[in-house]
Amino acid sequence: MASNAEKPVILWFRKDLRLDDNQALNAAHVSARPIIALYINEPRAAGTGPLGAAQAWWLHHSLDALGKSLRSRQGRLVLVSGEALDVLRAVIRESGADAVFWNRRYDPSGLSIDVRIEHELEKQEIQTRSFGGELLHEPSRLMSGKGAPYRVYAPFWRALERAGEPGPPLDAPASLRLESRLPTSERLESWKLLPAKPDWAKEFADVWMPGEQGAQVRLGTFIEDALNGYKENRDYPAKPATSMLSPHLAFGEISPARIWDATRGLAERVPRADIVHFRKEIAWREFSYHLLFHFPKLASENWNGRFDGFEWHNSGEDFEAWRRGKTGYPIVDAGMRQLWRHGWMHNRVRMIVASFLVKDLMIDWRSGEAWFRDTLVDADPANNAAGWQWVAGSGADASPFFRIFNPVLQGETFDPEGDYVRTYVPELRALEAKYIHRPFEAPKRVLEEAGIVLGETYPKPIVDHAGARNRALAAYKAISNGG
DNA sequence: GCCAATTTGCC
DNA sequence: GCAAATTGG
Repeated sequence: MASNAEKPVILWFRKDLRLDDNQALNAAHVSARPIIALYINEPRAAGTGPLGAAQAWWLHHSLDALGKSLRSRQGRLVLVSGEALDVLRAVIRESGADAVFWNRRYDPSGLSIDVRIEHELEKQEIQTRSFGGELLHEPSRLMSGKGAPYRVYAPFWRALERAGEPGPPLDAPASLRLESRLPTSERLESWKLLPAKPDWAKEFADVWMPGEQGAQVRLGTFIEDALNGYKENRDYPAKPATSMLSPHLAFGEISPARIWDATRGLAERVPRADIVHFRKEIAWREFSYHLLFHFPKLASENWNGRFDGFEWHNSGEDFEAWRRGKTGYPIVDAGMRQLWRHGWMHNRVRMIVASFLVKDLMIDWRSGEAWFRDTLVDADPANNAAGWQWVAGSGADASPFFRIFNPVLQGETFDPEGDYVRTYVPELRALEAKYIHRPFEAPKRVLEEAGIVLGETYPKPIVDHAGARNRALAAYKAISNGG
């Protein structure tokens, strides 16, 4: 019989698919006990939040990468499907483990599962230990002077600055003591996370390398090539000027503390404003989790209840045109097609397509949020909901409803040459820059020369923006005070 | 009387 | 953030 100290500890991987800066892993390592690395394919109905199809693709490759990384350390990742508590009990029985370590998750559904597991396992005298690291700070830590959670970003950011630098990230342990007698694992392929034919994700791999190594490479190239000038360039979707770390963060392949740390000590070669601006984006993720933690309804209900009375138009036909990128507004269509093709959309364009859905088409933000959740590789329960509510005007510290993007002007401002549009809307490729964002105003001859027949090769606008804007403002007036 | 630049209302 | 109203040369 193995002595108590020899009993293995289960390291339960969730949305923290990394070895770097992994506090639970580090604690297991320091305990000197053999480690069982486990990933549980939890049923979506259990409240872990539905995993979109694009993220299923990502998860497959990320688990594959983590498995390889553990194999190179003479270990293996154990894969089991089922309710987390049932699986943990079975693995404990099979392995003789008497402790489970994990890094905390902060979405309300995941959190409630974990609280129950903690309680149940303690009852059978199994030690549970949870750790931070998915966020820079615990959501309960940054509170206003009155002890209330922040509802406005600016003071939240100031509090984050006041909190000082987060603790330094932990390096991955150089060696790991991995349990050699492992419980039965399922085969990753049997989870069928990859799309069946037709393979709509075939172009994802042109852009992405899921897994911890891909995250490190992305961080390195971003800091080397794009951090300098980030503040200015980040708004231009045709430029490779954003970090594209979001899916890696969403799966915990890299920690925010690691990213934060990597932007230190660059003052010699990168302007301070660029570093601060990038860090503020990381802080927006932090703020979204802060909000979701303290106001769980953010995920599915209007944070500002006034919007419950908003009269949405919710046309199925309009929604379909938006999803397929056939609205007749090139910048909107380019964004929606980038989303479909690469599972990601540039942040500036996300705001434009979201404004268009909610305000021009008057479709409930929840429809857009659900579509993003299914198609984005970086779909994040906090960021996605908070972002949509921000654009819709229903969120905490939201953009005012009357801030309605003009898709033509936004396109002309942020994609002046039309390069972004041409990349994703090939039927407009030959159109000159002057009309690339307003093909419906191009003279007949210009369209002919570009080989475009409006209504056939490229749609006419499904709504008139100026009219749609007035309609939206009128609908908003109806739910405003005294309206 | 024109047009570009600036200000204001939207709330 | 947009667009209408106003200003000023």
